[in-house]
This record gives sequence, structure tokens and C-alpha cells, in this order.
Amino acid sequence: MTFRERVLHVVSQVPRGRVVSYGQVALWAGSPRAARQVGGVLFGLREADGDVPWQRVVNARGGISTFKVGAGELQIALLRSEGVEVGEQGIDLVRWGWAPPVDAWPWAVPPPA
DNA sequence: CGTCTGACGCACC
DNA sequence: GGGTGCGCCAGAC
Repeated sequence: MTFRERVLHVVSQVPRGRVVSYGQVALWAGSPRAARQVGGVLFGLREADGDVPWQRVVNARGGISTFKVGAGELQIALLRSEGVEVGEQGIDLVRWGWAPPVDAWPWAVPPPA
């Protein structure tokens, strides 16, 4: 299982109409400080990777971070089409942010009493 | 192996 | 509010 595969797995779990930050994806992919690498993975997405909802990944402040020409507009359009409110300031993560089920967190297992 | 780079994040001005 | 600097680490060379 490569880092890239874990990232795509995590992103694929984000439900329609919700968003997560690069940092969170990195965290859940097992590399808490590898937020930049998450961006690198999404940057290199191909059709062969299937329907990965890359548009649901935004930066920690709810902003769009892609630099690919046109991708930013596309991302905003896709998010709005699934109900996410994208304002001038970006997205309200408190409202649209998503977190995976607690039992999906390997390190979230509470220590025995 | 060593180096470089960057869809980030955060601490500081 | 904004702008800058730097640590981060997986992957490409």
C-alpha cells in the first residue's frame, strides 16, 4: 500500500456534499505532515484512477488551492453542483467539513481503561 | 544512496 | 486583515 493509494482511498470516502482539507487527508492516510504530498497525488490524477472526488479536497482554511488553469473553476462548480456553498471567502469547514467514522482511525482506539 | 521540489500548514511579523 | 518564511516528506531524478 503506497502513500498514493492510501490518499486515493481516503479521498474516495469523502461523501458527496462534504469537504476535507489536505492536512486531514494526510492525517488519515497515515502521514500527518504530508499535506503537500496529498496535493501532489491529486495533481497527478488520471482517468485510470477512477472516480476520485478530488474536488472535495480544499486547504485548511476552506480555500481552493489548485493552480491548474481551469481546475479551480471546475472544482468550485463541481462542489456547488453537489450542494456545497462556496463563497468569496471559500468554504465554511465547520459547516461542510467531514470527518471519517471514529473506528476508522487506527490511532483513535482508546487505550484499555 | 543524495538533492530537489511542492493542489500545504502554521507560526510570525 | 495581509504577506513572508520555513518545516514538512513522498516521489522523481
